Amino acid sequence: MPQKTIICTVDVVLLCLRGSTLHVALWRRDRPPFEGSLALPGGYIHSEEDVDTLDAATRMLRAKTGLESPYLEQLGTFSGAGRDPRGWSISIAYYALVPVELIEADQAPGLILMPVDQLKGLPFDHKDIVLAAVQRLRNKSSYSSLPVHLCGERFTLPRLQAVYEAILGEPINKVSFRRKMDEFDMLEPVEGAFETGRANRPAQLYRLKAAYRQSLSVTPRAFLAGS
Amino acid sequence: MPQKTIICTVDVVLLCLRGSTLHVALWRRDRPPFEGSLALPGGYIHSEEDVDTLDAATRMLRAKTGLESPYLEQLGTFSGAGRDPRGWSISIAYYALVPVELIEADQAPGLILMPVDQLKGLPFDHKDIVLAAVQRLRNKSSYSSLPVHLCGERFTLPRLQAVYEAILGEPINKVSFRRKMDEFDMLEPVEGAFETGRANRPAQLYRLKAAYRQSLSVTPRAFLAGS
DNA sequence: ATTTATTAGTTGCATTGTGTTACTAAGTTA
DNA sequence: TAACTTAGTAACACAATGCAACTAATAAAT
Repeated sequence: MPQKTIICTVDVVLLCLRGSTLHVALWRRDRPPFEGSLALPGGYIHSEEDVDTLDAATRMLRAKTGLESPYLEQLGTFSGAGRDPRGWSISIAYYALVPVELIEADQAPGLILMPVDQLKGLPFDHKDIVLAAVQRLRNKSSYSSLPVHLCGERFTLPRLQAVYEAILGEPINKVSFRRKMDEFDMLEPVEGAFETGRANRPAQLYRLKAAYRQSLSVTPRAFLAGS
Repeated sequence: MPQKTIICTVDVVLLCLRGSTLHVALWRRDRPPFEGSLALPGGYIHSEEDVDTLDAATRMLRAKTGLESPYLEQLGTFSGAGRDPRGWSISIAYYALVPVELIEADQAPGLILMPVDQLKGLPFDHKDIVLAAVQRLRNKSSYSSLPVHLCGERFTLPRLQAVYEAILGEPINKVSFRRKMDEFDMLEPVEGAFETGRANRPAQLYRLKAAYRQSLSVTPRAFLAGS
């Protein structure tokens, strides 16, 4: 006796920072259930073409946004009888980080950005999934270099600090922050490139070192441990 | 058009520390595929009785080990066409931590403990899953109180330190370790209880404070952050 | 031109946290 | 009672972090 059929989908929480507010990208569902509602982009696995669920998430992201290789990581699997009106279901959720410009540069016409603190009326348990993604982002941001994936290709250190502060919701000491970024050793200054157009000293532009361009982030050495 | 049927199971990586070696609990499969092989305990979701996959994992653990409330956490979902001879499949994996005595006290007659560094011939991608669980345990142990769940109800600080060292694979400074445990503030001495039977000064026995008896662990304050 | 305002980036110091060494404590064994 | 062993603590050196005050470089105002 094999199993009863279980509804099994992959959903993607696409996060970006507009100004200093975290947003999720939602799209309008074009089929039941909840046809017409705003929800997380997602869908069924295509077992003929998807190598695995990561591949399925990548495919959905590409289809809805045109993005080729954003930061993308499995978030977790959400399950139960209450989340889908059709019955017991599971969703394998991923979360992605992208610079907001890539979404606003209408490569992604169908997507709507919503502040993650004002979600209401999302179908399924999509609100829980978004909140789990935000929590994961906040947690990882407190000790790693993850937030760089919310910046574009070139950015200044003050901007990156502002990104951290927006995510963590509290101010960070400037000197400590710069020391930490230096210690991560993942950034390099763009020779002779500065941020222009402001009424003050121009800030140096940085970019990720080549080794970190893909879905990577840096974590400092552990707390415990020692000789 | 709904989806093709996908094989969907829940598997549990039950870890414990025997001496100073991490072990996984395996059981002999009683049905195809791989009938008779040692594999992770797992099985199909019972969508009529399982509230969600965590509930399914709890049920499987209870059925195979009698354990009621060990530390249990979702590890991740593993998927693809290559992992099951029957076709494209997914497994939602959980990992659990228990004191080794609870397994050896033959409450769990069918289980066999294998050192996690000597796994071979496991079916499906169960070796990958175990290694992912071990990696997660090592990582979390480097900054949290997670390893207490591998100790019994009462334990000494030298024993707990040995547990950390076994997991992390390197020695820890005694003074720093005790300071950190003190900072976690999750342990309390058992009044007047000491470890006996050794040819030296007896060590104070500790237990988890009530608030931490369940599946919890303590994480210190973040790296970045500060006014 | 010169001054003012504003933000970038650095330097030095105070404070805190961590690792090391050496001690005292409390038991067993010879 | 002396020797041995491990538990637990104290004192100090050193490293990491946070803070405040500085210099640097630009645009805007005077």
